Amino acid sequence: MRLVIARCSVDYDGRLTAHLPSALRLLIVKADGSVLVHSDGGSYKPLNWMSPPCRLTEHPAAGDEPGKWTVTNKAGETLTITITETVSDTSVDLGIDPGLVKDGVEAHLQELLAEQLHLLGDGWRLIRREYPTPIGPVDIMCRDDSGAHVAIEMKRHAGIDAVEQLTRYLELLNRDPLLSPVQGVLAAQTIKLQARTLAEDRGIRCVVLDYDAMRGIVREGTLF
Amino acid sequence: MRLVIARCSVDYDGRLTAHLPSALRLLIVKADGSVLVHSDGGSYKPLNWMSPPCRLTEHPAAGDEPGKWTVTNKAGETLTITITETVSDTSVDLGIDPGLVKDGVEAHLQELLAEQLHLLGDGWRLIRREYPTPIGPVDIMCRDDSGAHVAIEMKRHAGIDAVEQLTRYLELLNRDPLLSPVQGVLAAQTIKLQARTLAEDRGIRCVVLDYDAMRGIVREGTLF
DNA sequence: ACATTTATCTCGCTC
DNA sequence: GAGCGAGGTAAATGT
Repeated sequence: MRLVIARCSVDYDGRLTAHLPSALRLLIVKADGSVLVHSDGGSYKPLNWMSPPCRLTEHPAAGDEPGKWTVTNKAGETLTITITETVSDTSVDLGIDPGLVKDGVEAHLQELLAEQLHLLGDGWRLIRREYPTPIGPVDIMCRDDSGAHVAIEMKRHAGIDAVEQLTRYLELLNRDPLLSPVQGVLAAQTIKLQARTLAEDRGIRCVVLDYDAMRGIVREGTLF
Repeated sequence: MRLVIARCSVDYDGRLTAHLPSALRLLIVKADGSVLVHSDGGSYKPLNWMSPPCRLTEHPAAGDEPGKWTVTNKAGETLTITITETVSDTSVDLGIDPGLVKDGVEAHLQELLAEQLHLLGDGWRLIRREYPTPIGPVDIMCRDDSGAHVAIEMKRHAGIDAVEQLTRYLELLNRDPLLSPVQGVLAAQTIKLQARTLAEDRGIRCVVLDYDAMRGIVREGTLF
């Protein structure tokens, strides 16, 4: 890894064109050739960058000409860094990183709701999770207290797409005289207002789920 | 900005929990207090990080105890960095960055088309950009030469979902007797064949935009 | 290999 | 501040 503190301007020309006026910045060149241009703020995202695989060509300063780096990738995108002043330029070998270990993934939510259908109504019974249809599985298929079928679409964050998806399932399921009528429920931790509006316009019930509470109920249930 | 090369392990506890085994890494502390942990590969995304606003507390090594950084934000998320060996530790003042200038994104395209509605037809008049509806804003709402309403959906690259999106708007807008009839126009730099087919099947006009030409016209307009 | 879904998304904008 | 859409989305997962 090479770290350069330099006054530079940056131009990217690829999927869009972007320009950075001259300023003091941190340039990171990683072992795979990728280049990151960071300022002293913002967030983890660089001001500009080139992802690997790519190639860095360095044109040293010569006379009045400032130094220039050009980074290109296979798609022909280019990042051009014009360096007018170099404050520092150091390299270090970090070796290969063992990598990140993540915990706490959430396909879990569906499992929890299947166990806690009473959150939707007393007397609701599970038919099955991942109920198969020709256009894909319905997340949860169940019956309400009157025995009528209900298809549940689950999302962590429900947008318009979730409503469209559930609508397609309902349209198909309701063609089957053995199932019809099938009601729809959209269940998610958050539901965008537009999605809610569209869903309710189509007679689909919206339910906001409290993941922590649902997890808590399970904890108590398994503890005693 | 502070740059530290150190052997460290990292633990994040917040929206998820994650752990990084000990290895040599680059730690970046930005002026706003945010912290980035980078390895010598991967991509522009750090292995782990804490976004601003947040607070870094440093606990120096003492005896057998390794050094430890704890970074916390308002939401109670914590990033803990345990440092067993520091290779280098330097600081530099970069000043405030002038920021990125982007070109060629949808917003720019929308702006250009709003100024050049004549590209769609003589006598067309703008009502407003980002015309609000309960299910989201219509990119451009205007009237054609006969005074009839036209809703324009803009994309850089239009696919099926752009057609679906516009269809939803049109369905809703045409319920309003003050607006109806509302025609639809899908305008994009490129339109996928399936999108074009679906759009035309639904009576939606497709228009391919020449970004460079539109930009050029504006340049000429402002030059003379 | 490609398509789909997720993200500690980030970023910018509007209300 | 909340909400929403776009992104050079990037990254992970399923097919």
